[in-house]
Amino acid sequence: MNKQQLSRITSKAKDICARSGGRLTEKRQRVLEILLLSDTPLSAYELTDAYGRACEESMPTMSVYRILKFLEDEHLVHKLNSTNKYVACAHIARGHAHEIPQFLICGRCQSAKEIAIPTSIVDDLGKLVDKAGYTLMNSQLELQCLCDQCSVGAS
Amino acid sequence: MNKQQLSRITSKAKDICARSGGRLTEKRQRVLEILLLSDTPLSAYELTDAYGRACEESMPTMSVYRILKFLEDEHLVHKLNSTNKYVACAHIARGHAHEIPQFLICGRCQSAKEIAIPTSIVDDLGKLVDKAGYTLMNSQLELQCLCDQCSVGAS
DNA sequence: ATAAGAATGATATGTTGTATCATGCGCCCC
DNA sequence: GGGGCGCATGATACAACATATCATTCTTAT
Repeated sequence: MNKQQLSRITSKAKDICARSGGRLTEKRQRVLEILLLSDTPLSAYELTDAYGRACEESMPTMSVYRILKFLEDEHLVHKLNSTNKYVACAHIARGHAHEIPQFLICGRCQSAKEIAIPTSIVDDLGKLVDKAGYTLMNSQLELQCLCDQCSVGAS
Repeated sequence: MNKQQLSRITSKAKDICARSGGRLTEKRQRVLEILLLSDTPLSAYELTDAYGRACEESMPTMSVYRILKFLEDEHLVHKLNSTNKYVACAHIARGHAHEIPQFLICGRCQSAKEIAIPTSIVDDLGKLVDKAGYTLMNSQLELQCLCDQCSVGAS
């Protein structure tokens, strides 16, 4: 991601926050940028370290958690429950549809890709869930995968 | 679950362990029984407490984790990543097919139901994942739901 | 300017999980 | 049946993830 793309996204993120009455402060923006630039999801503590390295000043972990919560509430960041790590939303720049996020997580290089699941599959799942006597709520899927690069490398 | 059902399951579980060279010791069996009898998934620490109450003797949490690991390796217990809790496998008694477990988790009463996902849906997901440049590995789905009882009660 | 409210800092503590070394216990072989 | 091997468990320490709470600083509206 180049600088222009980054600033386009953060600008859009500012809009999103403003619309909901929040503010994308400098610290919040920096945390978001670190996640945007990271190849892999980061834990709150890894983010704390990364912030310290990137910004020449440290941030208490407590603040990182608070900022992550804010960013999650704004749908700018998602938490991966299967790994306790955080990723920037892949859809901030374009539309940012607030769909339920779905992730492919490479079990080898830890990269995570946010994808869209077709309505048809979600519907099928919903029907299945109904039959079992449950009602499907918003469900974030985290699918354990291998990315193509790791598939090749693992030969 | 009545006593007969329970003993049928634990007997089957003993077989499963024996076949893989493991042993379902008394403590392991008791942990499994607590999970089998629990209405909801339990954390390792809740399990420690439950063990203390049920057995008039305490078990170090470390042992609970070790026992859970053993039971997971034998596919007698599953871990829910979205809640960090553990459930007994629903398929011990019958066949115990080692399918990838899939769960419906009620966001209100925390009950969890283990279900089978039709091959067709899994295949559809697999194709989708392929298109995204990943290869689907064994993936345990944990779908956030409301159970029928809670749907009614929540009116 | 100042008061109100939002954001951040500092500190403590709770929850989940792993590492490691010591002890106990069953089982096999003789 | 004793001796020793290996698996199971206990005890202790600590690492990683997360929240609670009160204090301080910054923004913003009047």
